[in-house]
Amino acid sequence: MLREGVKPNMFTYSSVLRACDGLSNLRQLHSSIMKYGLESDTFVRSALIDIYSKLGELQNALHVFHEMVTGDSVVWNSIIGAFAQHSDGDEALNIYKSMKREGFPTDQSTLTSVLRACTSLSLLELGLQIHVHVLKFNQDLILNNALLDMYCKCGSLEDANFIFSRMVEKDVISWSIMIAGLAQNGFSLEALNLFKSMKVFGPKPNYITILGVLFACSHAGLVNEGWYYFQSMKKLFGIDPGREHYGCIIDLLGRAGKLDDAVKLIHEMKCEPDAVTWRALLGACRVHRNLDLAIYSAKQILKLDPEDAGTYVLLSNIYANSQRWEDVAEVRKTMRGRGVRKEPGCSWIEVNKQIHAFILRDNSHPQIHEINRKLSQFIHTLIGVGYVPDTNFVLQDLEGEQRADSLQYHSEKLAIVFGIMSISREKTIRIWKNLRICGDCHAFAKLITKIENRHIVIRDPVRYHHFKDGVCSCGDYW
DNA sequence: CTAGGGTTAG
Repeated sequence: MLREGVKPNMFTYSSVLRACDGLSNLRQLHSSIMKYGLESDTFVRSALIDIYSKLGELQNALHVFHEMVTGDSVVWNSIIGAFAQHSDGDEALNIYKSMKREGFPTDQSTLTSVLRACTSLSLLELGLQIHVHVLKFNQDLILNNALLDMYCKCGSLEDANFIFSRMVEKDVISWSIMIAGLAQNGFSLEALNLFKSMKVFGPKPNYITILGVLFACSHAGLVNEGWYYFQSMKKLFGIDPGREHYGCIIDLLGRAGKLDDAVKLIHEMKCEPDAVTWRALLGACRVHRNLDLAIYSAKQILKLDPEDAGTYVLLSNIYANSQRWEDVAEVRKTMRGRGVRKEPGCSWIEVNKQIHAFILRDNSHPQIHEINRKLSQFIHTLIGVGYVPDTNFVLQDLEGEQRADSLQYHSEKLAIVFGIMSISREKTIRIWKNLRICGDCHAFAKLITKIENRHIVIRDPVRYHHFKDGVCSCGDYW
């Protein structure tokens, strides 16, 4: 077209941009758009933002956005969607606020991205407010899916079940969200029952649906059922097991103590095992105290992911527990040499629309003294009813948090105590954290729900724990 | 009578 001297217009570019497959490609297109003076067209602009975002170039996307003189809702939606999809919920919400301030109307697409931002930040309160706006629109499948996912990820299964039952149209994504959501929140049997009704009433399951099903089996310890689905997924649903399915099954076998079978399966995998695969095995080694295999798995992880701080810490603790001090020193040296630092444990809780963060060894919270005093009282009371601070794990300090001297100050304990102090009794205390919960905090949370008669939900990077009446929805299996 | 934005796992 250019060779023949035909001048491209905005229609041309908004179509061609969608076919763009790389950054150098895109830069060329962008500069010729500027040359023809077409960058002010809203269609071209939203396409540019979209493509920069798909290539992970968020700063460039933002740059295009900020040069906007005349815009429309779609351009705003593009930039909000870009940040929401790249897990920068904060920025997505900030831009959403500006959009409203400047008087642009909100539509289904805007709300979908805003809900996704709420999901990644675990902002249930804001999500509930957005839900009110959702009701102004006719039922919209994608928007409902985002709402459903928000409730699942924020640990509010009552709301999720309600939305799911009321959706007039459900696709494979709706079913997959609900199945995985139930499984992650500890309702494995409900997840499997839902999958059974999906087979009768719903669409054909896909790759991700099966992952949710295997996840449910693994977290409920249903070895036979999980193994059956894994073995027959190709025949029943026409889906070849991928790396993630193997990961779930290795987790399933490993948790059940079948470490040899798990190792055997890793060697039989059709795709190359990755760090996630080995981490599943390592988790099982930790639970079942298999030191040699733990060391082996940790080394495999570090080959594939040399920056994984948690694995270094774990490996060095494994050596320490076997009095292999030279190996301990070696691991610490490698870690320092590669500039890897362990992430401190951090927990967040939303109180009166304010996020409060508790970071290990950080005392900047204004009420930290009161919280610590209260925490000591609780620990004292709990010891009276049989709580034993668990400072004696064989493989301690999994993520840099589980040290005996700091056990009391684990961020989730502080967040729980703060929640009890500041959230009214009938409301659920909801906490989310960056690392997995440790055995001691888990025991602490269970007992405190009993003596205080509270409901606590803790979301960690992998799953959710619903504590009530002294028990946890995970059945102490995580 | 040719263009644009939104949802699931890891």
